[in-house]
Amino acid sequence: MDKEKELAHLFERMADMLEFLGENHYRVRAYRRVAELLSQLGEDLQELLASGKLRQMHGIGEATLEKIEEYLRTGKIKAYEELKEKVPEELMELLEVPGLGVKTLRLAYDKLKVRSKEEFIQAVRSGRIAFLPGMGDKKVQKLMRGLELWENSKKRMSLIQAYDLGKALLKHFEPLKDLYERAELVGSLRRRKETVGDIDLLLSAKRENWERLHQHFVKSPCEEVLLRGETKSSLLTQEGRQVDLRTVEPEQWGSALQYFTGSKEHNVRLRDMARALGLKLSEYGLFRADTGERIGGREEEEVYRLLGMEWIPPELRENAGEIELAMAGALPRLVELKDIKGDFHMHSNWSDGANSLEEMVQACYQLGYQYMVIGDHSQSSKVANGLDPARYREQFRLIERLREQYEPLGFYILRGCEVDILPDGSLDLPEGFLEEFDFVVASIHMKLNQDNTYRILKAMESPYVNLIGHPTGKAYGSREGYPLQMDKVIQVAKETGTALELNTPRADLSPERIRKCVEAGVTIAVVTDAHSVRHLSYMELGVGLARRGWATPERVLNTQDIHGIRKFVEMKRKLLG
DNA sequence: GCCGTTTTCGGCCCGACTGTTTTCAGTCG
Repeated sequence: MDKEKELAHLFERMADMLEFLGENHYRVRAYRRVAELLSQLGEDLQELLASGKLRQMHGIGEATLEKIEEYLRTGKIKAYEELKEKVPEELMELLEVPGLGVKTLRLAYDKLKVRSKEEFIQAVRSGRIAFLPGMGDKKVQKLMRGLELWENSKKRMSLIQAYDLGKALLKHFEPLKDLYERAELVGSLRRRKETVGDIDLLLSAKRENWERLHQHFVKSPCEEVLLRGETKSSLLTQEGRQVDLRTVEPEQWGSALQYFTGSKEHNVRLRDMARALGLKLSEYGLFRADTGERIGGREEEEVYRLLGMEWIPPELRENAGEIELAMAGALPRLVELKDIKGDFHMHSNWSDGANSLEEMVQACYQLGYQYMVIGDHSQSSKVANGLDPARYREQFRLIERLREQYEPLGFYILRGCEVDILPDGSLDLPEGFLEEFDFVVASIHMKLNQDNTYRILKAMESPYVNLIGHPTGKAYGSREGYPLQMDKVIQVAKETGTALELNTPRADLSPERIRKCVEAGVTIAVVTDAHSVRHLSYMELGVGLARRGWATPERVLNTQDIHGIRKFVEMKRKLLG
């Protein structure tokens, strides 16, 4: 873990412990805010500190600065060490349990002398917890259930899982479309966060229809209905995922959409600003603080406008500088799905894909793309049925035939491959052969537990490698990623004219790293790494991930047309060939 | 603990739902 994330974790933990001790909750909130800021720092902490920029940040004061300096100097924070004397730290982990908060935890600590996670779990399972004041049968049941959920689903959904679940939910409401005006998946899914906790669906409808909508919702197949109210219902799917439905009046649509999209930090900041303007912002609208008069809220754009700023794309709403820019009218124009003209990384059943090359081509054409790169695995990927030069040549012949059919339609099929970067950094196919491809993706698939910077740098020195596949080795849910000196990778990518891949299913490049690439002027390619026709449609999510990294169309390779792509390839060959 | 086009002190976002509390506390987002 890098030191920024480590520190963020420490501040979060200190906030938990302070809250446990009954500290002023604004002080607690200040700590949480610092944790949030640190966790989404795009730059090196040491540099930010040295330049004085850290102190400038909204939410970083003297006391925090001292703690950060202390940590960077000594690797420890005295205040944290002292807190650990007073609070059993491991109890704080239990705050992740749904339905369990700091008050209950404190009660168990005081009255039941619970001092560890195990002891708390034991107290719940044995029923001893029921001796706490205000703890009835239902609350005990709820805690048991919460513990169970916490234990077997500590992990959040990947963005793709959330997207599929969300789409299914929207479909579930289609038969009732006369009962509501607008529907939108909100929360972190709308913000295209790499992982999603639960799915939130917002519907705007006349109040008289709410009852039927909620009824329809809680009647859908599920494990359990968690709550059922007039405006909000929640259920747990059979896979153990929480899904929420919110209904609002049509005139509240904009403010509700804004509110439920979050992030929390973005919203807190927005409400703060509203208050400074003598206004009050809630999910029900924007009001004058003094008279309570409602001045807006039907459209999301309107809410932002009345607060003195331009509309902010959901992917940017993290209170990471977007509010200041929106006030100045200086938000970047982010890449959009409609800018995307092709996909560079997909597999057919020639290697480990599920569909034939013909089917993949047909699907890409139907998506409205102008080009596609087929990128089957190379020979050393034995498990993936990788291709040797002879089979690639055979595939070339098939591509030739398909071209005759598609090129007259203005659709271009590029010969490509995903060539393995071997342990010594050399490539799995001879340079002379790589020259025959129109576009080459190079990726690491073995020796994933070491610093692989040197392999990537070496691969980029090849004049034929156009894109580094999943550069960080991270794969959501299965792999953390290998140690990598990203600054060096960015520098050499820029020097050699090599693009870096944003691999959608892996959520490989974090928003912070994308932002670094964008700022450094490195080209990003958004790819689906599709192993079937169905996966191709996840491009929308890849674009969302790119937007979270503030990617503009100029920085994204697939916004270029076929001529731009060919030029991109030629330039590198000229430069290094 | 942080912050200031009303403030260097006195504030700090807001509301729904559940459960057990007969008037509100805890949790969540």
